[in-house]
Amino acid sequence: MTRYTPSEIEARWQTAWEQSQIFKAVRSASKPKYYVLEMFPYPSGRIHMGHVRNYTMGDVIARYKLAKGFNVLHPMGWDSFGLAAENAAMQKGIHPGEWTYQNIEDMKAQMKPLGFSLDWSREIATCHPDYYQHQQAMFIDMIEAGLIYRKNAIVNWDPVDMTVLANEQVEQGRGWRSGALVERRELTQWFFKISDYSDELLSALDTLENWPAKVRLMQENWIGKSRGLQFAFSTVNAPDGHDRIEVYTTRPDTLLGASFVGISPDHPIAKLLERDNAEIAAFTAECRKGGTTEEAIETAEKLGFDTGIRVRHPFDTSQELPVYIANFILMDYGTGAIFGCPAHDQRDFEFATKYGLPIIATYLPSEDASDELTEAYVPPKTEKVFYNRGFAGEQWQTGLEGIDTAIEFCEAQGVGQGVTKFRLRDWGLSRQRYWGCPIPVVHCDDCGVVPEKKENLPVKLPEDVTFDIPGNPLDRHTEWRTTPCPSCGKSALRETDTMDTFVDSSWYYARFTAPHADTPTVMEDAEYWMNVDQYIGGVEHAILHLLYARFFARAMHITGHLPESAIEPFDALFTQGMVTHAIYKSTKPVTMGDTELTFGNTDVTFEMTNRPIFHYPEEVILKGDKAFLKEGGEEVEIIPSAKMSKSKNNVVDPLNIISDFGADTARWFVLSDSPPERDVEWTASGAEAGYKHLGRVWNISDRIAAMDENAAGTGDDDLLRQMHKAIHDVTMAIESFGFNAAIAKLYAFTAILQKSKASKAAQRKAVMTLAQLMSPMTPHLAEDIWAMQGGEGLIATAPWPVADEAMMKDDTVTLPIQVNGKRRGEIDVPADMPKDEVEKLALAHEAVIRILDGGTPKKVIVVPGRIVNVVV
RNA sequence: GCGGGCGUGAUGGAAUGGUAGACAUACCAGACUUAAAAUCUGUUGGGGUGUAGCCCCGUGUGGGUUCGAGUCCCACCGCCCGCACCA
Repeated sequence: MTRYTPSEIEARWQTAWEQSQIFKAVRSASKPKYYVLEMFPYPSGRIHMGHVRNYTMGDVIARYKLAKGFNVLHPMGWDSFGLAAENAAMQKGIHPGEWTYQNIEDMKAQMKPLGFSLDWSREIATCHPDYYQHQQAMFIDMIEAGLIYRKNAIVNWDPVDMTVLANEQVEQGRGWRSGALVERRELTQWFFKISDYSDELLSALDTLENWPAKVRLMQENWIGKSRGLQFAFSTVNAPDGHDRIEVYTTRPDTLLGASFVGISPDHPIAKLLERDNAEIAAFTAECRKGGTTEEAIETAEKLGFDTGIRVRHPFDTSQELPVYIANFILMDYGTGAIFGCPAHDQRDFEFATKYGLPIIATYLPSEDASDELTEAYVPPKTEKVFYNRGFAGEQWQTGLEGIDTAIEFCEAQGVGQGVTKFRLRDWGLSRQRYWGCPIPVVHCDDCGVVPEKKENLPVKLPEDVTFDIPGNPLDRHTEWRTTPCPSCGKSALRETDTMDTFVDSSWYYARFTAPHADTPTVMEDAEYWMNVDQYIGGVEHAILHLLYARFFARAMHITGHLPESAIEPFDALFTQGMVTHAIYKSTKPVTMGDTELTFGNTDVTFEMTNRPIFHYPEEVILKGDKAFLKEGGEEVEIIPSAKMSKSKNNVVDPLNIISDFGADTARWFVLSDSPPERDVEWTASGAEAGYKHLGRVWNISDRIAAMDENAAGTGDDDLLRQMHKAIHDVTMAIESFGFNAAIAKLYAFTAILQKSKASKAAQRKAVMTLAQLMSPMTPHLAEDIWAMQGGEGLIATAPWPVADEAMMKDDTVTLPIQVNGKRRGEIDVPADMPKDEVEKLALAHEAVIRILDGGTPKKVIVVPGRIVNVVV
């Protein structure tokens, strides 16, 4: 007797697909195109279940669209520049390039057995000069188009290693290697003028109907359009040249509640003062400690320093407000200075309480409410409030009205003007690192900053570098750095900063349309293949990557590399959840040897009485809802649904799953248990269940194939009705990304088919349809069943089955009957029975009669085909 | 701190505002077997009761809208993600 053997089946069909070249995308006028793209991976060296889930979802769409008759483009590549390669270089003494290319080989070998319908002839790697030379060419175009400029910006500086740190390399305000307290430093860096497109990127969000609402909302908030008042306080005793302090506020209606002015530690006045005042210098130095992330700044303790400078209130020049340097004010947003209104901002409230500043309410919830506040009063802007210190508009008005009338009033009085500002900052792309795309410019003593000539591209990374000293090896590579100035020909120095890896991933989708062209894109190909019809990736990219890609597509259009129709490159977006796994944890008392554990060089020592031990899933045996060690039998704690992480030993390797159960099972399971947008917990029992089910389907097909050709049976109509329902339900589910629901339907239909006593002809039709419906998820098994039943050609290219509405209809329906919304019974009625007859039948139901108890119902609601509700 | 999301049996989850718990796991019971595995079948939200029946409660908590709310609105609690140099 034969049985389901995935290893044999999967190898066979992968070879068949490869030989037939059915996944190779070729431009064709005769078919509509469909471009499906999953966010390309960083080549870390191993694929993980998250990749499997991401690419399986994309593959389901790609294979489904192929069966629907589309000309499908489904490419794959590598986001292969980045920090991890340099870390590997430092730890293992291996060149980042060698490490990266080896990882690409390894990961490709791990992906192949999963049977994705990818066009590998279009493979790209962003770290290859074939890719990044075009990025350099576009960079030069964008400089010329005025989309790129240089300015000073702040970075994390490790004073011991003398190097710039990424945010990720800062742990609790210290450098991860040196353990030194991180400082902020200013460097001249390159920027994309993304902020010029704030309004455009914001308003175009409305056109992205097939993006998740939450992603659009997050981008909207990130861009952060606000209308406010910009005005100046005149200073009383400020240093020369600073007789005004410009501030921006989104709440000009609270101007009479101002009790102080706050300036950023990086504000020009603060910088001026710190030169001559040691106390202020010490304070601003303190403010500059710690990481540069917004989170670090916002959660740090609020600190202020009274500069002694006073400003006059614009409406009452006799009133003077103190000017504080405050650590929570960002130089990047607004003017780097604010007025503090403690009554209506919790942060200002805490600041005022700490430094003994007045708290002056300007509006209150009611006319008789006390203006002695114990916390900031911050109602929604749409709520009507009583302005006890209003100066424009009505006494009772909403915050929004208050703001508008305040701006109008101030403009009329000549106190500032209404302005629209955005939270979005320009995109700093300079990285002081080796493993990235070199910025193709040259610094010449005579000509200044000069873009490299296009004919000199690519500016290739030098290979002979070492990572034994912290910092960027390009800085130390004199031979590479020294180059003739493209303008005057004199000896000059190359830029040693490389580009943010977000640049690489901001246009790869466009490169896939012409991956081997000697220009960044080819207009004909871009016009045919763009846009990406379905983009799939993690929600963690909801803001930065997607916003940058949207900007870059516009920049590429301006510089002639994309058609205007492609400025929103992703027509539909789907954000999928993570794959998680339980953690098995036990604790061991700490022994003499390890009472002092040192983390990095941070000089932090821990005294612990118990140490957590994380066990691999293979070391654990599950009994019911408890887990025990295989060796020793000790019970261990189960922590459910944690992100897979090496340090927690809860990573499941897809390769093991493939060798145990086959790729189809891995693909089936990652889709089956949770909705795609939510996290899915990997469980061994779930994977096994999938494997058993696939075996069951194979056995059913085997049994049907062995039936006598003319075997008659009973229930053909019923089986075919269920088949058409399954086609309908599964198709709808795939269209709406309800893969888990699709799989539930497939389970149900399989159970029906298994029990069916229908004729061979009907059963054969049913199992072939089942295989087609399963083919996007489990393509190898589907091909095998198709072949077993004598199907023509490959199932991958067979037309998708169509549900016949007429054959799906049931003759009778069961309607639940509710009384006052509670279910009290049900009736079977013909599907097309008119409402009034259904109502009569419902009122004649014994449960209804009993509850009515002779009375008459107030109302009867009949929802045809759904429900009857009797209101009494 | 700010922004976004999620919360349903023992577990993962299903449910165009219309029978809450589809489908799967786990557990339990049964068939087959010397036995185990595999396979197949069936039960399983909680409580009450006059136990083939009927009733009450039940979707994080508290309110609201509706003939009808897991679904919509408000407040709260908990968890997860992002915060511009990780990708």
